[in-house]
Amino acid sequence: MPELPEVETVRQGLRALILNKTIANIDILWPKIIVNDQLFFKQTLTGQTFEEIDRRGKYLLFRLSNQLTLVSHLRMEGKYRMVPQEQPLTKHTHVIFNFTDGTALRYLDVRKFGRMQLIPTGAENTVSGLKQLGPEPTAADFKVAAFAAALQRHRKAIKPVLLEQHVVAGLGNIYVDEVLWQSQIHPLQPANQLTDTQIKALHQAIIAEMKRAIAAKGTTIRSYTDAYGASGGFQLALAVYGREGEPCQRCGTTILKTKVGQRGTHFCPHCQLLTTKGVAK
DNA sequence: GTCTTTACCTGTGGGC
DNA sequence: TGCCCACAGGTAAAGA
Repeated sequence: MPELPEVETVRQGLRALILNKTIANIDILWPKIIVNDQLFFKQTLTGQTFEEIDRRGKYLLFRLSNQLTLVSHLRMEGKYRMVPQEQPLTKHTHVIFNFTDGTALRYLDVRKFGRMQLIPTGAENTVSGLKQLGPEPTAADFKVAAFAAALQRHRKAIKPVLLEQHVVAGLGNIYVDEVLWQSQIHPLQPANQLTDTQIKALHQAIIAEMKRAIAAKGTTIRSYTDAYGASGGFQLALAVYGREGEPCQRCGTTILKTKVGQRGTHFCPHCQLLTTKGVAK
């Protein structure tokens, strides 16, 4: 399940593999992956060269010659694999970029949730999802005052607010559980009822956690691997995700698993209390 | 406008 | 062994 650190790891791996390669032709085996008209997608990309790969939140932005950008979202289980063109196709291969040098970039996705869309470079704001994306979760882009103001606009629980990507980009289910545990905030705490102290702690935790996870090359829970097929190393650093029934590392209380907004949610019922402006209920 | 629910998909694993 | 079903979760779209 790629979240921002996993997507960043994929970006770095792919940069080393496909920059300056030119597309000879494209095979589309599952058309729904492609948002554009299939024929347009193939014809427009043929002959183009990958010049750079950027990332915004969990979106990969492949910059091509001719002022084109291929926006790719891996959603749940999307992966890219670099292979020789003659290598037999494996199951779940949906899009193939064949290069002029005999290699190929293949997009694999067991659940077919991933999407690709070709746009003119600079028109990123025409992609729904990209245009509403909050700041990157870095000290440079993500400011505590703006964060506090954004939280004030939501009455619903903090967890789904963080998952929406509008307040801050890049967090998924795993890291939201982690940063809420770190900042000792209950996942059901209404976003507009966090204290200044809680907001500051959460803000710090988000920036620090994303930095640590990127340094560890992401988390491998079920199926995530980078462009070389390697696993990330961060799963060992998770304090609550997937640890229901185990003692909390801070207080020893048994970690619980519940559902919040249809999502599996892990938290410590002792450290993370529902509060009214900081006062435990 | 906000918030909730459902659809998209398939593999895995638990229960019987 | 085999069948059924809940579950995994990012995002868009539909519904309340």
